[in-house]
Amino acid sequence: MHFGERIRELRESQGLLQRQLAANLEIDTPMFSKIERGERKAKREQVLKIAEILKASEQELLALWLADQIKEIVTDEDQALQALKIAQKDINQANTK
Amino acid sequence: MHFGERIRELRESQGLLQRQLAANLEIDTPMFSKIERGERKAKREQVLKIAEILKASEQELLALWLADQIKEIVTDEDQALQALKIAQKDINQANTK
DNA sequence: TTATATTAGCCAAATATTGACAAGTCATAA
DNA sequence: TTATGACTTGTCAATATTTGGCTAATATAA
Repeated sequence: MHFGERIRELRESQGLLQRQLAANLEIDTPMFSKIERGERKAKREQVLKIAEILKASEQELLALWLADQIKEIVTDEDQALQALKIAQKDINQANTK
Repeated sequence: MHFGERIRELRESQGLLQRQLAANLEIDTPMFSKIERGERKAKREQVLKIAEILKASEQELLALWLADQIKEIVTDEDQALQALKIAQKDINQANTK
């Protein structure tokens, strides 16, 4: 489940239209459509705004949004999982220090 | 340990100079210096070439190079670890399918 | 049909990345 | 001290990527 899929779920479950969300984000509908389909990446501030509009968890949406970007970097790389593991370790180290 | 640190280790252990590596990569020495210090990101093809020149494991260097990019995305994000976990799961799913 | 929602494709503006250059530091040798 | 060599810093232009808007196409429904 990527970010776009999730916000589409939330949007549809609340009976909202793309153009309503788009207007709130001050982008046009085609752009919002692309974000939902994962063709374009939302900006961080847009993620926060979307969470607010859809009364969704900011943390959940940010996590999905970050995960999309991570996946984009490592997909088709043989070392994908190893790279993730290294990053994980380094971040844990930074946190505990 | 990030990518730059590792290649510096390898380079120095072999008594090579930055300008020798730089010449091989067809960039100038300041640029190579920045790559070693992590101020600039190497291009994928440069990573491969560096592995070759330093007789190092292409896989190891690619993994470090990818990890650097992942860290850049998630550092300072509260959801960093959660995002990594999501990405990990998604990649595993893609691999087993 | 007509109207509304969504998607596709293309283009320009804005932004980010890359590399080169000049000048700087630092250490060591003459 | 001066000179030299290795490396670093800062800035700039060229290039590439991203972002968003526009128009047109496709669906879906009344």
